[in-house]
Amino acid sequence: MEGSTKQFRKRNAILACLQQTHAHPSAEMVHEMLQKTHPDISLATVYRNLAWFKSQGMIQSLGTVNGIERFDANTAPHVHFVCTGCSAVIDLPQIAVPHSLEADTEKYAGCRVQGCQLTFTGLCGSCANS
Amino acid sequence: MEGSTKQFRKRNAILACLQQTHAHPSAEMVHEMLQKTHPDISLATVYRNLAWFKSQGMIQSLGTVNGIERFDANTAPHVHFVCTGCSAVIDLPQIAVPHSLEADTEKYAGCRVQGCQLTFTGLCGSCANS
DNA sequence: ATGACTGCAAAGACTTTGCATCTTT
DNA sequence: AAAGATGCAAAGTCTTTGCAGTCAT
Repeated sequence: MEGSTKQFRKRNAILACLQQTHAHPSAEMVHEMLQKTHPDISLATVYRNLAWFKSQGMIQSLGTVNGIERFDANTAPHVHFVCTGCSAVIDLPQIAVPHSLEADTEKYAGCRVQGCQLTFTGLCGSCANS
Repeated sequence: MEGSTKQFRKRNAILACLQQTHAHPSAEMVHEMLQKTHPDISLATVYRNLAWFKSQGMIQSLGTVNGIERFDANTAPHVHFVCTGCSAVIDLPQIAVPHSLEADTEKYAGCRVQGCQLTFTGLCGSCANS
């Protein structure tokens, strides 16, 4: 019926928002972005759904930047650059962590590696020129 | 005089604590460790001094593990392994991030790289066997 | 109707800060 | 005496949760 097409659940909107941006947003950034289309969305709903998507493995967390958690709908392992000036996060799909490092890690730490995250920090193009 | 040798400033104790451990402790872990030698040390003092050491570049932050910031007196860039079971952080001095990746990052992201952090996650030896 | 989702406000967890006190020089 | 460090408790920030109301099937 019409209701179901007109009014998407907010959960869907949150995931779509994350998939359509490359900004690696925080919960609050997602909330702001959705204000235009869903003016009544609650921040709690954003937090709740981000946590749910994460538990389902549908999105991943990049960890925190300046104490705020950032999310990424791209769950494939990839490298990030974080600008210390403006807190922007940029994907670096062209760069890969050599596979041998994982084996070395298991060897030296006597552990079982399940994931890895490489993050470069510095100043992005805009911030470097100002 | 005697007072100055008998009673080290707590700031010194905090740095020493960080230098003598490989646990990459949080503020609260430092606080607990110091209870034995400085039973009256305040958590606020630990936070305050950790922030100060960090601002002086004398220690570095590894970012947060489960929402809690972890510190390292070793400011040289090195690789870490974080156990998702017990939140332990293990150094991997034997492993290095290929230098070429930094140049690639600057090339592809159009940025200026100042630091990099490689972290493997998984289960440590103890947690894998339980 | 039933189960799932949401808004609101309260609660929680970690960290920072104001102020008076105590140390060190 | 002056400058700096600390303890305590209050405040701050980000995030989670309880509960009642709403939506979808």
